[in-house]
Amino acid sequence: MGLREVNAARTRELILDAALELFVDRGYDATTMEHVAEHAGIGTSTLYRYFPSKDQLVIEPLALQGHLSAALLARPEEEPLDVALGHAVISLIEAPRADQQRLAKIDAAVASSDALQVRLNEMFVHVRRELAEAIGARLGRPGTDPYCIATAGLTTLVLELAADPENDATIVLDAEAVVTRARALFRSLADEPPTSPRLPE
Amino acid sequence: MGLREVNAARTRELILDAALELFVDRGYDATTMEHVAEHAGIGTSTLYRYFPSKDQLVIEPLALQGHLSAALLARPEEEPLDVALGHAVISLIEAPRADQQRLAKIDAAVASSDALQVRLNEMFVHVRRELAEAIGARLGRPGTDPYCIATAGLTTLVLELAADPENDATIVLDAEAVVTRARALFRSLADEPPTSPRLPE
DNA sequence: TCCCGACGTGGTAGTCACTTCCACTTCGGG
DNA sequence: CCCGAAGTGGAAGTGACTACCACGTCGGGA
Repeated sequence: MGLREVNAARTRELILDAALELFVDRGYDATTMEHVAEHAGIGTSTLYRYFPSKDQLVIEPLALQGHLSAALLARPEEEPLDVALGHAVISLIEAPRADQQRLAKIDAAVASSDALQVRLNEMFVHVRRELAEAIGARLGRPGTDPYCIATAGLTTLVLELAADPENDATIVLDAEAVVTRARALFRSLADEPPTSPRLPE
Repeated sequence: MGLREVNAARTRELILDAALELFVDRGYDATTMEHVAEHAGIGTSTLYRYFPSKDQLVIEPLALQGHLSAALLARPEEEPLDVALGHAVISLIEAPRADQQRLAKIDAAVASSDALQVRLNEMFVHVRRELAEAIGARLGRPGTDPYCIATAGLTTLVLELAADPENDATIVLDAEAVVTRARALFRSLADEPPTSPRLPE
């Protein structure tokens, strides 16, 4: 690894530290990209070369994208899907993905901006799509298969419920209840008496 | 209703028609708010007074926000929750929410822009939150209750699966097809329940 | 009927995220 | 040590969105 790559990695960390410090200090929305660049001691165009958008300064160090699907694919083939998903979810939650201090700062940054919270939700949707793809790969089906999407949806739902400190995580531990509930719901929706949809023309 | 309100309503429709025409014609991203204002024959600041953001020009006429939760709340109290949810979903899918021509234009607009598709997902998350609140109200629990969130999540998941243009591009425009497809989907999911992660230990 | 206050309009100037372009510096292989 | 390649940062520009303000229009009361 040449000096260029080392410098790039150092600059990257430098930018992240500078950015998160400002975000915590004055809030995400009140911090401009010029502030970040100045505080990191670089030019704004260089900043944009490292992080193509402002929100990446928060999303990237979270290191969630791709990890759930990767964790699933890392499980042995012969493991039943639900068990493998369980391990994947747990490993993701337990993994000290980044040092705690940075995670705490990210938390504060997210709390300071509605736009960022929206951005986080968007990321969850992305993760769900990735996971659906991974499940599809495991089952030899397309990732757009409704079964794959539904399973991925349930799993990320569980993850969301577990990740939000606002909830008590009891429902997470009772995954069986979630499945039962889901099946009943789907069946009741399928059994609705046919009412005739009316379209003009 | 005074002349002012009549004019305001007319201007509103005028803007929407102008905007959607431009979006379909040259794409959402390539259309600036100035273009829209000029094409509607008004000033840009007036445009912003009617629609506080560009995406509202597409999101608002979709008229989805609030409708699912309203449909649930309209069901009789004594109906079991899952049955009530079934009715709510079906009624939402069946409702000819806006004239088909405008929906078709919206579809084309959304297809023309990644940013808009992201925005749509965001709206789905919003709908989910609203539904969780409505479920909570029905059960006498807070809307942040994990059970409410999980149920809302499952329901919007079903809605997304049925309506997602990725599954079948023509479905959005054809309510009858959506209902048929949704029923089949529900049935298959009930028969082959999605796997929820079974957590170790 | 006219008039005055309230409301709606649109223009100007500004902020900020983000892009493009270009001259300059630094790196590292030959 | 030198030259091409890669990285840097400044400048100028675009577009969404905001704040402000002078002007015109509406509609109730005199």
